[in-house]
Amino acid sequence: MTAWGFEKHDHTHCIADGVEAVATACQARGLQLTPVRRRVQEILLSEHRAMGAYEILDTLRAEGLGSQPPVVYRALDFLVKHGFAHKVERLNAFTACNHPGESHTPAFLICRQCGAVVEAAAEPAKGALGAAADQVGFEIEQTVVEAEGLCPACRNKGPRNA
Amino acid sequence: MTAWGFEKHDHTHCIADGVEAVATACQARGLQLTPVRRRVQEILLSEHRAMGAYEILDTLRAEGLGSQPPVVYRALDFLVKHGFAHKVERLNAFTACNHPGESHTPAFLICRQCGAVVEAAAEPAKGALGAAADQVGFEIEQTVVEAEGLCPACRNKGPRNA
DNA sequence: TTGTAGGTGGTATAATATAACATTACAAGC
DNA sequence: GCTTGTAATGTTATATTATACCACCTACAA
Repeated sequence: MTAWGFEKHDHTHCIADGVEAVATACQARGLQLTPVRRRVQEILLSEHRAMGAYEILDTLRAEGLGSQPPVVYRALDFLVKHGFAHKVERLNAFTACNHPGESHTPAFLICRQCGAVVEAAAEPAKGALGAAADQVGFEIEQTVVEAEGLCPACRNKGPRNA
Repeated sequence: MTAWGFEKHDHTHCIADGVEAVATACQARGLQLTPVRRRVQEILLSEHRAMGAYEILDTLRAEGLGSQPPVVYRALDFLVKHGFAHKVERLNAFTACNHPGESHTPAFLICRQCGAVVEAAAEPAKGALGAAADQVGFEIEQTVVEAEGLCPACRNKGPRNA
């Protein structure tokens, strides 16, 4: 797959198309895309980076959609559970999924300079990790694959603290 | 590499040899293995699972080695920075390194049932993830690779909530 | 002897996350 | 219509993880 996200693109589509895709998937699967859930997904889609739960909560609060932590955590749980968003463990933060609905094993490229997060694909269970797991009889159910480094733009700006 | 850790083994060696290896590496590199640092490493080595910082702190506290969070976080920072321990992002917890001192990219197999954590090796930067990164010009500096699932023992006990 | 660097010990607080319980909305079945 | 079950919401309180910051101490070199 291509991790296209570092390039410039018409970002207005990202939000609209993203929410649209989630709405469609919800309808198909009989899931309720409630106002809070929809808004959280929009917020996540609005930037190609990972956002903390409390950062999202601030926005919801400003809009009167809920003011307490459980509100945002519940919405995030829903989105993550159904594959519409992912948690970036390294950052304890969340990001919208690139191809919502499709089952996949996400992997992330995280720029430590600008904070951009791009979803790539990796099938670690099929690579060296899967081999090691097989060898000892470990059954992999979920994987976390995250790479931290410098995105193309930040590399070009010169190594500030590389 | 072999992820041998799920099997039974003579565990007394794990602690002694582990601390020994760290002490040697510190001497070779001119690092100070102070009492707190040594004790934290021992505590991590004492179990093949990941331990939370506050869990470690409880032990230190009981032994009069320090009672405040910064004490344990400083020791963990030191150990992680120099490759003697790793942070398991998925669990926000820490575990001793299998081959301290050697530079390597750790990967973990985490049993969701019994909490066992075993370090394996993976070179994700060389696999699909590395390819995706190259493609977009992303420079990988560090990776997090963690798999969650069931260890052999827990698989045999029957799928309690699989 | 005076910096300076690294270590320690501590307070306070920030940031992330969940437990627990009351309330509301709505559809299914009587 | 009424009741019942389920899912979502609202809210309080608290748990868990992590860091900022300041004071002090020791070794060691300028």
